[in-house]
Amino acid sequence: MKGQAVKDKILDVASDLFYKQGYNLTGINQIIDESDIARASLYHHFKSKTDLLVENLRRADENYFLQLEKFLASFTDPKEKLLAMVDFRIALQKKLGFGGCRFMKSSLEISKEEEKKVLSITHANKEKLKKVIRGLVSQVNQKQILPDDLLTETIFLLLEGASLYGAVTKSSLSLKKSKKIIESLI
Amino acid sequence: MKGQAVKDKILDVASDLFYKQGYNLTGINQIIDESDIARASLYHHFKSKTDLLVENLRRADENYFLQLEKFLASFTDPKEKLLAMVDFRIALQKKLGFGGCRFMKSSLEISKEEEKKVLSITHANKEKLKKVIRGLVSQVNQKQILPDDLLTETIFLLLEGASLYGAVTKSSLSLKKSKKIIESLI
DNA sequence: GTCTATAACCAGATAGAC
DNA sequence: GTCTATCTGGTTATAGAC
Repeated sequence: MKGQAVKDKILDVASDLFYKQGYNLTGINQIIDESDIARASLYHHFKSKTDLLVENLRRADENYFLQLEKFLASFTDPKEKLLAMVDFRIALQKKLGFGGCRFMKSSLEISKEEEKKVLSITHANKEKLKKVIRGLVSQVNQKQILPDDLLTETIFLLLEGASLYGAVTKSSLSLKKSKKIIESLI
Repeated sequence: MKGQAVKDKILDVASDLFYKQGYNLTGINQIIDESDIARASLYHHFKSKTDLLVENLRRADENYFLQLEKFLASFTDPKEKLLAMVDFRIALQKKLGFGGCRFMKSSLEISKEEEKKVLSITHANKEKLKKVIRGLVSQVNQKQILPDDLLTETIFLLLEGASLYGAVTKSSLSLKKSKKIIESLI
């Protein structure tokens, strides 16, 4: 293995371990062992462990919206798309083993010294998500129980709250309830 | 210093550091230094670092509902009490410096080996919180936009989502929006 | 019950050979 | 650009004196 293949392998392994064990509980040594690469190769491609996390989150951010777009493409009705956003999250939750959102997870455990970059990636990721929600809400908010911006915030916070609480209960119950709630509000 | 005073001092210092720096980034050494106690004193009162975290969360859980009860006592109208629950969370957020909910924070960074006890304390804490919400909702849900159980879940998830997202944005904006949302739904 | 000294181990990062 | 060996300082926990 060499060049980009090594870099990709390191990122894949790190991504997996950071999510399953947490960033702080994952050592460089374990990443090296499970990647089957040499110590110095890691430090050739990444200047530090923090750098590795930042790169990982950047990739995850890109990937998140590619996957979401693909998932929503099969629906045409904006109402259905909005509800499908919850299903997307339920599917993700199952796929990831109920660990919660990786951006929030990293943001909550990162040290003050490293937090700036991590929080800014998380912030950008969530604001992009809100923008997607807002776009759909503007096409669908017929009942006018809430104005568009508050309905957007509601849906966003339900998704975030339910995903994270699902990491405590190890279930999709809150996300399933969120779907019903959203159905009643739009 | 001796006996219970030592134990209390250790718990106070640990509680503060676990919240500000995170559990995994806080070393036993730092707790000892800042508590001005001896190494072996800590291991006399607590059998391990995990044990210290569990004790800390147990105390925080008790304290949380004592504080909440005190805060809500100045209101009589159940509608006002419900909205005051958001204000309580906003006040807490400011007091704690926008670090997010300590139970969720600990639950998301804990190792698989230690997670059982931590998740069960968090789970119990949140279900008790839901119970408080549910009690008020049953007295106040006039509009019937949502049935009681879904309105309860909505308020709960708004509080959780907004508190944690506030740790990313370092602001109370989402909690303030949540208050408006809840006002529109009850 | 508090103290100091130390065991046993693992972290992140770098130097220099090839 | 990948390799191995090593540096330095950190970790949690325990032993035994007082």
